[in-house]
Amino acid sequence: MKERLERIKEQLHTSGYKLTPQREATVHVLLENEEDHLSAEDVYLLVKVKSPEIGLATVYRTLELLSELKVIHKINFGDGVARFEFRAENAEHHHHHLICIQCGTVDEIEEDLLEEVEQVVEQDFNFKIVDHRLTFHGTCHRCQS
Amino acid sequence: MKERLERIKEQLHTSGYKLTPQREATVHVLLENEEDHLSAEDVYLLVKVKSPEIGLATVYRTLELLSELKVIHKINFGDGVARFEFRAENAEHHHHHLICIQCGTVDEIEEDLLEEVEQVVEQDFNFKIVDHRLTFHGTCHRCQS
DNA sequence: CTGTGTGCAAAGGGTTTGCAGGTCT
DNA sequence: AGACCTGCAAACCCTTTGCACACAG
Repeated sequence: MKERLERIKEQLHTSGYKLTPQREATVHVLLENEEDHLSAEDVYLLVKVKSPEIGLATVYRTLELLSELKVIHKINFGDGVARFEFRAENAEHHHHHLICIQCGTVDEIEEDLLEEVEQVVEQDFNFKIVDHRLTFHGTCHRCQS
Repeated sequence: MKERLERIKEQLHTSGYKLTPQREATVHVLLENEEDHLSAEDVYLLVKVKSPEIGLATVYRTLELLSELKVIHKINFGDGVARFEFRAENAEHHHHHLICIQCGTVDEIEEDLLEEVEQVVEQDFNFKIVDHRLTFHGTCHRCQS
């Protein structure tokens, strides 16, 4: 946890930005809720608990900044709000999501699973793949009863 | 083309709706630009060419209606606007998209490609899949030079 | 006459931006 | 002083909604 914060601080400094108290509080919330796919508003409300003076705009600006630095990833599940998650440090692509249509929970699949499919696409369509998004919609193991 | 319009007219009637001139004009535009993934605004502007009196709200309402009837599919590529495409008549899932990061063109892949992957997910995660979304981001064959 | 459908304008929700301070060097 | 950063409010964009009117059954 601490090391990751330090790492992010360095990334900011390298690009000429500071780790202000507001930014630190925002990163802290993201780290504490890493598996939750928070929206900007979610992050804002959570940051406010410990830093009530923070403004929504600052949270948006911080999230945008972290996205630019590729620290986090902005994802969109089609419900009208952007959500954010940490980027895997080394992963070429990010992981996949399982969205439960009953309870709304978003689980993750770490495996890639798509290597064969990507080969087919690159060959058959002459399309140079940079990234992919794969989402499954269905019923999660918790809601099957 | 004509038959498809008739078909849609019947689907509307079955559900208690009428094929008004505005709805017909909207469907017409969708049919004429089937491979273009139009946004609501795009549809509106195109409909306006032949039916200048139409209102944007009507287009939105028509698109929502057609989505409910499962005639079209609302898709979201993460750029902040909803886009629409016809549903494959028999396909269990819809197809996949190749989005070019240079020219922005969206091509389609008709094949499923994911049957094996789905089996893995259903078994390993005990997740009952209803639908999936797969998008590749990269460089299309036209932009590779 | 009742219900559905329409156009317009207003409201709505999420996100971005302009601006006047504020902070750190 | 200068550059960066912040909070607030206003602006923005896409989409939805309220309302009065139009039209068909």
